[in-house]
Amino acid sequence: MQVTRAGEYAVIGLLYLARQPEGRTVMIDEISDAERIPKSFLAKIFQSLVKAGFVKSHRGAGGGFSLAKPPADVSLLQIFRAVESAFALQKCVSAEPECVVSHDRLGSCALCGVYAEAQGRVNEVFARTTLQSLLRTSPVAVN
Amino acid sequence: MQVTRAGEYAVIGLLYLARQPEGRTVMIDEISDAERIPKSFLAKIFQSLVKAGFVKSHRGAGGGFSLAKPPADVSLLQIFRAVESAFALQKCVSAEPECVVSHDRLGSCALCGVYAEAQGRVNEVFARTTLQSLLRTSPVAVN
DNA sequence: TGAAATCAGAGTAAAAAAGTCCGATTTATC
DNA sequence: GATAAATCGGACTTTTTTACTCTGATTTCA
Repeated sequence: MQVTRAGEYAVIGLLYLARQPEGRTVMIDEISDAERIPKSFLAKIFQSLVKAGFVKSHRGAGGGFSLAKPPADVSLLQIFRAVESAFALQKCVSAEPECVVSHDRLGSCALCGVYAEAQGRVNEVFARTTLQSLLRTSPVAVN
Repeated sequence: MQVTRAGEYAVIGLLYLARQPEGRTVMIDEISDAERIPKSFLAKIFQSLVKAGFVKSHRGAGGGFSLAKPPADVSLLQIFRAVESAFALQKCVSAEPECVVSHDRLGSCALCGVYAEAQGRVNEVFARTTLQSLLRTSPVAVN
């Protein structure tokens, strides 16, 4: 039950973009160097972020990435959903619900109800946390 | 981010015990047959449950397992903690905290705070759900 | 036209989850 | 006391997921 590296890196990468001056595009290399994230892996993650509409890509020479939305409009929940393969406590509360094992032998899956409630709580926290709110509490490193 | 099979099976196994008449001990074979859980795997999980003090084991002929505590005194959170290897949204909110990647480069790890809050919500839900409360909503299968 | 960048997706490696096996130990019963 | 029935304990294997790499194609600025 862990948020994976992909989600982690996505947030870090987006925060890096959010800290740039208006209009600047940055390349994967710069972010991966600065944040010590494997370049190829980050590139792949950014592809998902482009598809999900969180960042704009600028191809060709002088290209790179930039935020596509104001930081206040991007929540952790949205990011994780775009990047994590299965962001759910259990299959029965995932995008493709399916009760494991003998869940289904119990009258009306008692466990699924509990999972759903827990999942709801997590989602609520991640939904109200935006890039903007993270920016306020995480200043640029001061090396 | 999923509750694993081990946690799932543990709950199902404990519920099975909870449904038995007072004083009856049941063998792994019976539970694994009834709930279609791999026998060896369930046996292994039950060892953890014995260590954690949730079930009593009775060795030798005529032995088996029985609940060691009233169902109302056993919460999902306790079960998961006994059986899941790492029941935490992220390492920084786990038993052995450790910030991944460049978490630590940010002033005071903004993400860790969010994870901690989300984890707290999940724990709260699982802490107040006991075997007793699950029993009420999950009648014995009626094959 | 060519260098610099992303795109797309297949492929690989490492780690965790899921499940198996077997010999040792305990204990009720004959 | 012997034996059969059960758990104990842990090493082992398999499968799945996570994490990461590679490469060739495409786009675009200069």
